[in-house]
Amino acid sequence: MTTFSAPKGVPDYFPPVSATFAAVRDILLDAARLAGYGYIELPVFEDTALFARGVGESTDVVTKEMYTFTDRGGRSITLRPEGTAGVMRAVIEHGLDKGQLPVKLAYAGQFFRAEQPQAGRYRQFHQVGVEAIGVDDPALDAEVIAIADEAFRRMGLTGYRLELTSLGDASDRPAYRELLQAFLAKLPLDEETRRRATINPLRVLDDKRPEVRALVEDAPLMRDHLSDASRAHYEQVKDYLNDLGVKFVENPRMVRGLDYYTKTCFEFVHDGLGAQSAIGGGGRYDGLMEQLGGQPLSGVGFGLGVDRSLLACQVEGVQPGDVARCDVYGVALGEAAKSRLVALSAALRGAGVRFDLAYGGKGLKGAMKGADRSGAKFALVLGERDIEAGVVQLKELASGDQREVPLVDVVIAVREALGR
RNA sequence: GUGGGUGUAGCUCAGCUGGCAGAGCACUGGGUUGUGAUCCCAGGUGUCGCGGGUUCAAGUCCCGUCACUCACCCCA
Repeated sequence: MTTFSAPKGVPDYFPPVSATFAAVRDILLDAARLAGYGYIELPVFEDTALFARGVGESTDVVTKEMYTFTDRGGRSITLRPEGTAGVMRAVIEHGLDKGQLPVKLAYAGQFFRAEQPQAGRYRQFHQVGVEAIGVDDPALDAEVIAIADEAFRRMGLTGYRLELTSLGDASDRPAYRELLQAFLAKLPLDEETRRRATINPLRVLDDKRPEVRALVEDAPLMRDHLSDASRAHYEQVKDYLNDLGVKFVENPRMVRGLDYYTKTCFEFVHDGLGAQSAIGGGGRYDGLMEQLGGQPLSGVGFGLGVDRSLLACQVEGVQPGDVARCDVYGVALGEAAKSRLVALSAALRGAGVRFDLAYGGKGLKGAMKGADRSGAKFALVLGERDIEAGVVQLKELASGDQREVPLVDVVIAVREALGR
């Protein structure tokens, strides 16, 4: 008999960890909902050209990390490597940008990149993101960042920092790029690095090797070559962040792998995760919509890495969400009692109580053990004696305290005990 | 694509210079035929990743191979 394992680089999440996974995802969706973002559900695959044009033909993501295939109709299809391009496509296709602006949307789901897997880097990964489209207001940049910050805080994380910079816009970036390339051309760089300098010179600024870092220490920085408009935008974003009480550090050497980013650019970095330390990131993308055939509207957004945020929670020992499988666990002694508990399960669940019971004719000891392992706060123990007396034993598992409750009042008693 | 590390029970791992395949956790039953989490007793776990070689003898040494993993790169 042959057995199967999951494809390389693809994580499975199952109880109890999956409860934390879902909580991490839902916390951000909830934070976005509180800020007026509507949920959008998008396809997992799109026309390959959408990503090639949106993300950028020269990016690593497009040149060597996409899952691309030809479908039966001869179309080139790609599993989405990121979220923003698909959102823009949907906005343009359905004319969502023809009404009130900004259009505020949130999404969640799987993304795919054919990379070599390592800690925190998977071939299928999960992201939750938000996009605010159509208004070039620095207060929106700050809002998007604040939503992410709020989400990380509500997860219980403390060991992260927000790094911030501005990449300039279409008017000031080309001139800076030339300036930087001219600077890099004079340095004694190896061939590989030289090639990177021509494709994306910013990346050389972010090189990890100390000798390269020393070489580029005096390199010109975008921060010092922003146009007046870009500079004003950046300063206002920082002011709004201060108003929102969001702490940040400036990192003028930050690099993003997607071509569409302009002006504000940010990354949430966690130091406990090894090499893949970004738990979320994003920025403004003022030319993207027009690039994809829509109106020339600006946008700002970010994506939160659910897998990495989950790792960060594990590193910090925090556990958002509830890993308990149920609130109340039923233990029946004998067939008559089991029938009563099965009937009761419908009533309890109907009242919103998470209820499970011991199946499979376990002994009392085994059934109580099941109650303990389920994470339930209370056990309901029912035997022949109780049925005759018209009662059921309600036991608080943490303390061991047990009291009798009339069978007819059990739903009310359980809800009361749970504080609902 | 390039380097390093690791593959032994469901999980985490030990196994020395080759000499009977191990522990803890988890699981099941019992101590208590109406009470879990603590304690005691009992129980079963295995193509030692796979293929070849050396040897009286290989989990252990050698060669190959596959997988996983960390890092470069890249990014969430």
